[in-house]
Amino acid sequence: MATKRKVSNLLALAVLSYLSQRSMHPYELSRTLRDNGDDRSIKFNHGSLYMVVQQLEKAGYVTAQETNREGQRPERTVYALTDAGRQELRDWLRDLLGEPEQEYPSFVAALSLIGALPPSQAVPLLRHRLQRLAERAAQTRRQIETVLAQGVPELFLIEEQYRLAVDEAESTYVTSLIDRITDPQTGWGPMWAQFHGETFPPQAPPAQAPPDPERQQT
Amino acid sequence: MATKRKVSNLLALAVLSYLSQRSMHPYELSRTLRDNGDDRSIKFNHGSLYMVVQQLEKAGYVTAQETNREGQRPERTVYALTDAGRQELRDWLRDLLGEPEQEYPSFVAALSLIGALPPSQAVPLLRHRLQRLAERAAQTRRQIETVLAQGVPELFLIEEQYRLAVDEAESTYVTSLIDRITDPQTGWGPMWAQFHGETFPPQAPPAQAPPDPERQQT
DNA sequence: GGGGTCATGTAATAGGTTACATGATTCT
DNA sequence: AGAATCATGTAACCTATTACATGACCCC
Repeated sequence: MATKRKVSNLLALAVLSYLSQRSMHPYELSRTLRDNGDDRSIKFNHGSLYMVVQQLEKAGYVTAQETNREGQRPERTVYALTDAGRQELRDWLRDLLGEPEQEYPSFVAALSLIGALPPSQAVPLLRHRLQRLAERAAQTRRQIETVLAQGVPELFLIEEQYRLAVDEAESTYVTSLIDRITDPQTGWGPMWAQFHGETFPPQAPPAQAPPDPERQQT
Repeated sequence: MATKRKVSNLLALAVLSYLSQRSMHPYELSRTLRDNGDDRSIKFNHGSLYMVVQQLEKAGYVTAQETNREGQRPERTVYALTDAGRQELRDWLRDLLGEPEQEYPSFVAALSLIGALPPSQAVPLLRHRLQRLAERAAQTRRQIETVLAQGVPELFLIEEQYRLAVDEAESTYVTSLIDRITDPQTGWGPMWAQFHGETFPPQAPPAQAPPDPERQQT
């Protein structure tokens, strides 16, 4: 159902949205998206943008309006939204807002396979993640502050706030997970470690620094 | 940094993980992944699996061990994990657990562009999403219960619990968002509606049923 | 014993990312 | 005036998804 759209890349949604305000040429779109920080919410890369615009044109959602050339630069084709495009924009947005999608964040995959590491490694990694999450949250908060200070209405920052909320929930969860692994009475550590031929908590404290790709298991 | 791996599809991580327990042929992998419900955590599809196995072989992480044929069925090639593969599995997992990735869920994109809809449409959609989230959560809880009842250790369900926690945070956030839009004193509704040439709350109550792709804005 | 569905894999297509190319502008 | 960076786009390459193919097994 969700893949039935003629153009599925979310970048296209942003393009439709900007074109609904005024016609632009691809480079201008590119520039505007970056300047507005949309690249924090939508995966963006230069090459894909041109592709997406082509796809939109083929699908009849946008149409080349004029090609003008300025000096000796390459021609810039200005695209305008069509009625079908306006319709698609609304319909797509409604769909995304109203219906939660099944998504596949990499942390979920990692959690589902965490058993492949011994708990002596998993726990420090989770602690490290907590730190990183905290750093990221702090940065997002500063980001929000500065943008608000520039007078942008809060309505345009809700996606950042949402991210904050989700990251916070993740932190809470990871904290509780660490507890359930390490609790001296009921923790999963020992059973889990045994499966790897280890003990938990480990006798010799394991290395603390987390991502050390070279370290070998003994 | 994150795209530096020779094989980046997360399905490959699951393959490495299963092969670390015993050698299998692709179809067996496919079957095992489905049976263990890994397809809820990792995007899975038949075709991709074969591709991923090829990629892993090319990268030297797995190696064809034997090809046996049973009756007149096509040959099945059994793959085994190599040392490099075992190393990659550990390294990759460590990375995923320890470092939060920047990801792009579609709801974030939708939130960032929500202004393109008038609040009279956005609010019912958000309410509808809340319902769906609740349904999904209920189903996940049942799922967890039945699997636990089959004696599977809780450790193998943490990714479901994580999903629950995140969904719950999303629900909370969406609820608060609705409030901030509709609050009679300080809500963003009126300002936002005005931008669309409407009023908020709307005079004639807008249709309630959310995803109705055919309805036109008046 | 013929019609579905399972088992197993390959090939064609579409989608997305990276790399490349080239004139213009700006800086020193 | 040469170096660096911006502006703008195309092409080549990977990855992923869909569609196709075919023998085996199971049902009535």
